[in-house]
Amino acid sequence: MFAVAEQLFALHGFQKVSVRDITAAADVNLASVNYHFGSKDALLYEIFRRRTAELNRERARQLHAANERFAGRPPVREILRALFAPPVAWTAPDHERRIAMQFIIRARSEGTEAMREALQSDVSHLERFAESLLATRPDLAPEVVYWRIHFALGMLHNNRFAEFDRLNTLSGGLTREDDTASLLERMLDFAEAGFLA
Amino acid sequence: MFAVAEQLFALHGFQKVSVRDITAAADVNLASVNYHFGSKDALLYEIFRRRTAELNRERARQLHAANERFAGRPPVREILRALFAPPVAWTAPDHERRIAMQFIIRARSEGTEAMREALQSDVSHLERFAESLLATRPDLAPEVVYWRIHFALGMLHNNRFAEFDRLNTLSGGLTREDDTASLLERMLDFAEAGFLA
DNA sequence: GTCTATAGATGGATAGAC
DNA sequence: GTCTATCCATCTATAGAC
Repeated sequence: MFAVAEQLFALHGFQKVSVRDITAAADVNLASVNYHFGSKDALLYEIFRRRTAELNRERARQLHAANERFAGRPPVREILRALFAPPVAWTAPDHERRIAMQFIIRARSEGTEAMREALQSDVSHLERFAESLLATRPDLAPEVVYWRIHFALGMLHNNRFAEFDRLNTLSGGLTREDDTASLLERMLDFAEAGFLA
Repeated sequence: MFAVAEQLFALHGFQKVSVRDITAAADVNLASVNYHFGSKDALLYEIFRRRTAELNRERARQLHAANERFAGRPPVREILRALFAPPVAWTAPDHERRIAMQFIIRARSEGTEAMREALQSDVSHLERFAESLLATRPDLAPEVVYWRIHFALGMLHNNRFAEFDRLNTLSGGLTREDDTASLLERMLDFAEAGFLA
């Protein structure tokens, strides 16, 4: 049921999907959401919590690895790679977490009150990235670096199905988001240059 | 009522605001939304249509002016300025269109079916920008330029109240989004470098 | 633990008086 | 054109049988 709910929410939005939709699709009885999770919102929050934890664990792991490889002073591109690579990899058509990624992106704008609070107050996973990026540019005012983190995250959050489709319309079908390895490098080219400006 | 509905939708989301909320806040009777606009969705679409038209008209005007100033070949930064400046100006605390801007950003992820169709199919206002940007980089494969447009738009769409707050939490209060003139230049620094990479 | 039945609240839309 | 009263669909959540 967890997976069914995740998919429906990711594809159609949180408000549009009812407990009835979920239980019908999962072929279980209507009461089971409340029995196992307490409420619809609690189910939503549980999916959100589990997926973001998994994503940020992987990001932290890659940042740690970059630190090891570069004696604690990784270059901008490698820091950004640790930030971007997990969510971009998850958007691949055959990736197990493809749907989860769309769920997470959606949570950012349509999330429940609990999700919004968590997003607002818990920025601990970003702090390590901010530290590392600040260290690469001691010549800049810190606020400039923080703004650039905001811009880089914006690039990431825009990777929704609908936005890919829109870009495809604009480009006349030139842009193929299926090739996530290329997408990652394109994003890094753009964001790295932005940080080095 | 138009303005009241716009504000409620912008602040609380499209699904969470009911026709009852709107008519109560506007101090009119419950039936008036349906009488004047036909339905809740039609009201939403009318707000969306009017505001996006106004925004894109201003963008087109600024792009046209840049073309005049630079003999039809404006540099990257001036093209991006025409794209960014209107929406960024609208986010200023004292700007008349501050709420409208949040409405538009929200429409992108929470929009009704009609809005999604319009966003998907009508990219005509972006075509001029794409043409101009392609002309500045004939050395690049067109798809690379299109992807960079996608990234630049992502930077823009991330300028939601909640994201500003989150950035402020991360930066310990260093980032002041009220200064939209500075914000615009920061965005242009980042995006221009991304396009020149 | 599972399921049905239903409570209880809220939503968009409309009929019809004025 | 305005407003009240109301219809009817749909939702979350839960009581209670099994």
